[in-house]
Amino acid sequence: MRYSHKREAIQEIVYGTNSHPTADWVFQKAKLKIPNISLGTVYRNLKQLDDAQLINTIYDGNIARYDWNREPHDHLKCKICGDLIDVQLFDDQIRKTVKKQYKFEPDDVVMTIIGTCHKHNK
Amino acid sequence: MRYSHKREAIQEIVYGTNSHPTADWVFQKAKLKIPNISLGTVYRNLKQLDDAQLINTIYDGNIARYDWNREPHDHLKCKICGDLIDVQLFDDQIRKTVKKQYKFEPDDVVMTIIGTCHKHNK
DNA sequence: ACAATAATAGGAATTATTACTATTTATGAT
DNA sequence: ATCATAAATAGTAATAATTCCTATTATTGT
Repeated sequence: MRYSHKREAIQEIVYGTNSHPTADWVFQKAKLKIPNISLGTVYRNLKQLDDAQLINTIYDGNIARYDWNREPHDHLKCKICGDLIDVQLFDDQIRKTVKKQYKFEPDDVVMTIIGTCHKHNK
Repeated sequence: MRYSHKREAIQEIVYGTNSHPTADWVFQKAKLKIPNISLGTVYRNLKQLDDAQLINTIYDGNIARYDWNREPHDHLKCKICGDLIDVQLFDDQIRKTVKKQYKFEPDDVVMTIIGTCHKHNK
């Protein structure tokens, strides 16, 4: 993968937020620095960064979001404010179980818990 | 929700498979019985059936699939053959943990383990 | 400095899904 | 059974997210 100014900028944008941004959000941010960047470039580079394991892609319903956090982790999704919160749950235990009980060789555990976050407690 | 011949057929199709079908797959099956059914009708009825808790909607990457199995359960997704396999994992334990540790009120645990299923063992 | 080729802009194409509207159909009251 | 009403539908247009295409531009090894 050859160096590119734009890919570097895109990576910096993803690394600079905890908000699990969408491709379009990254595009809007990127345009502030590089006005003539195109959405296709953002998509292509996000894909390349994911392939190179420099970022992670997560699916939130039917929209892709991008995450600098490459440690295995899970997400809490608040149905009220839409926030995605990083958490660490039982992934190891789950991997062991599916391997033993279902003879399934796990690569990746993708878990999202949908509910109401602490901000909305009465 | 008023009775409809087409909704009944759509429900039967979803109830008649373990393959977690997409809207388009359901549409193709439905056309065999009801040649003039339209894709919009399939989408609308799948949504209504989901709202009425008669089926479940699950997201596989960025495509919606439909499932007659309304018991809380998780999925193993084989990266080789694409199969989605129903499993029962630690949802209760997970719910308790996020409630305690993160003050998060869980509605739903959505978990998919990506990997290689037993069919592809050497 | 130059050649090879990866990366890009800009727009067209694709895919999944939802929205719109005139027509049809189910259902409850007469 | 007939009728009125409102839900359901077909067919198509619209939208949203993403990928593809092509002529041009930029990076990198020589």
